Amino acid sequence: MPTTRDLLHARLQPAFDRLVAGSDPVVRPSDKADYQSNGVMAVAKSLGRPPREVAEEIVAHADLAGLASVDVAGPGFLNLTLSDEFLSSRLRDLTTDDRLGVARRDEPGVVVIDYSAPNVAKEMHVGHLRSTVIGDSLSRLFTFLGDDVVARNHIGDWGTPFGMLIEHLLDLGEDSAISELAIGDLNSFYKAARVKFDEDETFAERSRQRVVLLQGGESETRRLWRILVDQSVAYFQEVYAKLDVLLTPADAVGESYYNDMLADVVADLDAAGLLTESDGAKVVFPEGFVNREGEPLPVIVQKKDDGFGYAATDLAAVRDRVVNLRGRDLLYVVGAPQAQHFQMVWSVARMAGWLPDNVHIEHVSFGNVLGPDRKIFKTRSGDTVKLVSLIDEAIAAADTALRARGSQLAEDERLVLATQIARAAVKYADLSTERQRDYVFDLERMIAFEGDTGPYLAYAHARIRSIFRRLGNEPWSAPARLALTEPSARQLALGLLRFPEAIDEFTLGLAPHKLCVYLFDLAQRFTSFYENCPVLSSDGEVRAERLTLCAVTASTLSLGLSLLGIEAPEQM
RNA sequence: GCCCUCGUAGCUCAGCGGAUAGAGCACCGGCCUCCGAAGCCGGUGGCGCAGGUUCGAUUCCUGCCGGGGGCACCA
Repeated sequence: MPTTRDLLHARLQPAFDRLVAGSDPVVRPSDKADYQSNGVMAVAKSLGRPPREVAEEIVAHADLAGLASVDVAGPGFLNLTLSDEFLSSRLRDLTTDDRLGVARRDEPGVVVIDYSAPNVAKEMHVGHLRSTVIGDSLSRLFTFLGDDVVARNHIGDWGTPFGMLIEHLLDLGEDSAISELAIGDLNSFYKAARVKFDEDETFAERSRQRVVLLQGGESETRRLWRILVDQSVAYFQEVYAKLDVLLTPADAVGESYYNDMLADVVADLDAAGLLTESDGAKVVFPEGFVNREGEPLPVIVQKKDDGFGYAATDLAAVRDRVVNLRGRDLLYVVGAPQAQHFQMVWSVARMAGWLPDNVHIEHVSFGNVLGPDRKIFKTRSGDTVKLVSLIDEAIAAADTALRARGSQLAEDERLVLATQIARAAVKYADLSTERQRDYVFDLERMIAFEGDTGPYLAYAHARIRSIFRRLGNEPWSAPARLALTEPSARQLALGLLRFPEAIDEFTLGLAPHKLCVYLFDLAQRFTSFYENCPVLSSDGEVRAERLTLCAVTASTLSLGLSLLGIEAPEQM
């Protein structure tokens, strides 16, 4: 089903083409009318004719019958007002459409989304929050659109630190090491290994030898390494469960997965004549990148010690995702500091012919999470904030808020609700800001039940659902025709019809905040309607119409929030 | 030094080349014998600076200022 905006555009297009072929009607939502077309002035300019005269001519030739009325305003805007018939029939359609007007992909494709990416034997911290939450939301969105989503949790499960981690594991004894890791005490494990490595030369030497054994594939070493990885992945899974994120252990396809492909990456780059030796390292120089001295900047695929750089891994991953996974879209939900690295690696991939033009590859970068001091979010003591403690604090705050308003729920039920509210708060705060911007982590603000917050939206939904609880078993159905005479009801209906457009914007811009902005606006339209239009005390057609608006609003909020990874409880 | 990114109301944020730049929080003033006031209605208050492109610039381009980040073997 095309969006309202698309329909208007399509109906206006012939009248624009008639004057200037290929000109754009530029249809936008409007605060002057329902929609407006801004394309007239440009057409008039290129024809050298007065804009209002051109506007009148376009109006005369545009077939908007049954869809909208139009009038010319200002210097040549076309103000479009949707017809009552159209609003009514569209809204009726929505009552029986569980996609709420959002079209399924005509041609589904594979969307590979790289996100979260914690490190083995290291705590997940606030730095993983945005990647995890944004990636999860994109996963849900593309799945909903009908694409085949492949999540790639590119965990850090390889490299020199594993020498010391394995040696530390042996020192502790497997059993006690496993139990330490199982309780999620990853930081102290890593730090203890690090301290020994720095202070104990014998240990450091053992660690270096262990790295050699690991890279050589020695079976006992590999078994020990596997323990570290499995324990960590199990721990990550607890964090994902707490956050209600869809990632599974099967998605944890980390750096080590590409090990066997790295030699081929180097050999193939060499065969293609792209490889250069520079300072002992094997590198490729993509065009357009220079260092501080203005000299060409290389992508290092193999270091002078023969180890592979992470660029080699990323090149192998691009190849794997193009050739084996057949990805149409390759998305990397990774922090902004990696921007240049990706540009360089992809540039090399294109030079090597591994990245065809029909594959859409994009770095879905994002800004930092800041503390109250507007610096990178840290604890008072300067440590990074553990992701679990961040969520736990949010849950505690939500629980306090629930108790403060005299929640009648039993302790365990209240805790479930507090957890849902906490997730809604943290995720919405993260997703509702334009991705590239930094944002300040302010628990008090995000957990608030008033204002532009996750809890507010969840509440708006719960409040509507309560209407239907009060309705009990009383049967009702959408009227054949909705009058929408009350302005606030009409505004709400208009908002409901816009849902597919919000999804379009979300998808096109990989911009969850577009959906957030839409949902908050919708919730405000609803409360305004609810204030002006009593539902349960009305009757007949009016009551049926109002119930219809309530039902579709609740569905839209619920579906919209679900695409953000946020639950909408029936009751709060 | 070069490159990327951000700069909108006191604070937190929207604004897809178009009309008087919109919300939320805070503040001020109205609304609860009435479906959940976690709300509604109204008010105060703003595009970092300077050029340019355009019929029209918060939006695009250039320069400057300010914050953050990156710039060869840790990923």
